[in-house]
Amino acid sequence: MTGRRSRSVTISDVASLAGVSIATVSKALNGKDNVRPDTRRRVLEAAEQLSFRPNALARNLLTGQSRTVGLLTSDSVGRFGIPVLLGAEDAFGAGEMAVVLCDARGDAIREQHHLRMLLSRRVDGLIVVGGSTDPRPSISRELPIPVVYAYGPSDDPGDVSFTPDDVGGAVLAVRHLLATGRRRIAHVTGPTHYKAAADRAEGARRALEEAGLEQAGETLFGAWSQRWGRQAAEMLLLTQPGLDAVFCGSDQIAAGFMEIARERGLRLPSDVAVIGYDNWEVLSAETRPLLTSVDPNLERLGHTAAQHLFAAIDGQAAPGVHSMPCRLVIRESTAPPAPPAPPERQSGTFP
Amino acid sequence: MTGRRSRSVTISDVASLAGVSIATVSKALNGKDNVRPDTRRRVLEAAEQLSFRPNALARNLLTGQSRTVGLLTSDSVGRFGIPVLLGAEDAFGAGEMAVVLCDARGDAIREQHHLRMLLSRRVDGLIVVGGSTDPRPSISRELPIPVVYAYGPSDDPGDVSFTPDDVGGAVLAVRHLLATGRRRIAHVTGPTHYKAAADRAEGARRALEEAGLEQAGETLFGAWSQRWGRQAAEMLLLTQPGLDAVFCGSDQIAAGFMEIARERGLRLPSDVAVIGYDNWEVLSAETRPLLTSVDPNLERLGHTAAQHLFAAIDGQAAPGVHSMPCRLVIRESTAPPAPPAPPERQSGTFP
DNA sequence: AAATAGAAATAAAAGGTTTTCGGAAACGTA
DNA sequence: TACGTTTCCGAAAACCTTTTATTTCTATTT
Repeated sequence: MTGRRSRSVTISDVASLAGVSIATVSKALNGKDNVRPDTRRRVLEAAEQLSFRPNALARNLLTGQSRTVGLLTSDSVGRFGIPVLLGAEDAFGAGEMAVVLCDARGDAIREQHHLRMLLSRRVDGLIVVGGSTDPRPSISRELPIPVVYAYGPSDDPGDVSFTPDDVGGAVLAVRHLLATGRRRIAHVTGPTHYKAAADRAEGARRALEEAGLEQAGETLFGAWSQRWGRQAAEMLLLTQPGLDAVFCGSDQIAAGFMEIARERGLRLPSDVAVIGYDNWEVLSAETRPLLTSVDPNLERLGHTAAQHLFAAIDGQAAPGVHSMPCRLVIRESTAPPAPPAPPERQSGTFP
Repeated sequence: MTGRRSRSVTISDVASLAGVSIATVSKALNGKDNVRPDTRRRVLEAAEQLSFRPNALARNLLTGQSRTVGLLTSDSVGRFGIPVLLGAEDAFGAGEMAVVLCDARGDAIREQHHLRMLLSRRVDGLIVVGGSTDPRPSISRELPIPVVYAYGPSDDPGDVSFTPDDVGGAVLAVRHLLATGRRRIAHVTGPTHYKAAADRAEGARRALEEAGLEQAGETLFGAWSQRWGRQAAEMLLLTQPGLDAVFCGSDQIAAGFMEIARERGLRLPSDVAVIGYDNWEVLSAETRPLLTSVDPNLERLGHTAAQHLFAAIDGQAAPGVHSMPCRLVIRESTAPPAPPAPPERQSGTFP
């Protein structure tokens, strides 16, 4: 037996209890038109007493708007998807919008499936969250609703995309290193084929160029992992004797680098300054010393993406790829190399 | 101007194109009743040609089911919320269910607000995801729809809750340490007031008791952080000379412990074995040595919670708090202390 | 007192689908 | 032919709300 729900209370129940017509109830509840104050009070009391909730399905059917947006994450909702999602949810939260979440697990078929479902539910708009900053195929063609892309932009410049300005973020990082007196700066980052890796390397190059300096060694492309950070550290310490700073393409790489640097007896940040990327608190707030990192402001990105989706739903589109600025969060790992460096820890107190 | 959408194609458009009534179209499309094969073909062709998608709003209004479940996370969707969410989304994904996500940010007012919204949308059920394993106030009272609680159980035993069996997980961990020959085992974990911390400590106690052993020192309660792991390590190495294993209440604590242990020159796992908790891959797969850890199977937990919600929607409730078993993921950090321990790394190759 | 303007309340339509029930056609049997 | 059976299709109701057009009521003015 399919659990037959007890018919829920409708607007006509309220109407008959209050002794008025359903039209009057509707107007009284929605604060519309002209309805006498005491009538309104009577209606409100009746609605309260029956704990009446207007059936959103009926309203939506009538108005054609579902007051719902779909959030489509192509790659599994990960480190980057979450903050964007939170920002979007936050932007909508105040109103009456609902967010339905669909995770395609990187499967194009499943994405298509979810898309049909969302369309059939007549969602008012769509946010597509990429798993990386690499451009992804557009799905906006032939779609009757507005779409904004967050984190990973669409490959169609006619779409609306919001993506972090990784070049700018890297420039911020390297300029900061230069400002604190570092001169021999290396760069370790993720796999070559990631746009994020290429962009950050490009930003580092620009900042060094504008200071008239050479990068310490070629950019080391590898993985986003701590393990690669450790490997890269061993290579750098061997091949770059005068090294005084490293800009890492992720916090994980930075954490790995610092681990090895400490083991080798280098003092951080006196001997070598380190900057990470992503400002992933679980890492940047746990390393020794605490890690200076570029924060891509993902939550804000999600927030503005959602706001623009709102605007687009009302017909105000702003096509193009919008680069959102990053900010630098300065912690201990890039303090200037004070000449009389105090001992970093009292080593030797334990046997 | 409020972007007036071009009226979308309805079932009657299909009907007139196929030259039949709308009832026939409905039946043909839903594979219902008896409709002649070639009529069905004609209808399908017409629907395809117009790329007709049935308006779910209308269907839902009629059937009273919205084919939607709400996912209410009290505390911000965090480390633990995500896998549960993925599991749930996965369980529904195959069908036509949609998941609307609501994050109350730990604010009871906002939770109430979201709840009204979900009720007004006539969701078929609700999954409440807690931010910790501590019981939370029930919201099922007076609710016309089924609710299941995931991760953090409800404080009402009449509700349906799924929560990881932390006592059992801790037993697994300590038994494994005992099986690999460890005898002096310490336990470091999170804040006292967390049920998770208390449960894991209790599990450790039981496993030691059944082996007739004493725990090495009192359980050290602190924080879930890496930093606390480091502090605890310094204390333990000072006060527990014969220590040969540590069971940590989180992977972060374990990572911190291992960091200090390495610095002090201890060989891992030969001298001291380490076990973490949560099996958080970002950590457990990056430590040196790789970290053995208790995996609370959160994705599976979310999956079964969703399945049970399905069952509850169909009237098959299974009230009570269901403890879901954890599993132990064995990696390098608990290898038995082989008597002729090979040197762990070639130290000294670098200047 | 009658006329009228304005306010307040109601009746009815609309929105798109599913489902029930009745009708029609086709076919076989007496 | 008359009748029963099967097969297929269509008319119409139902779901619940908002909105438009219309009616009823109240108060003001002539």
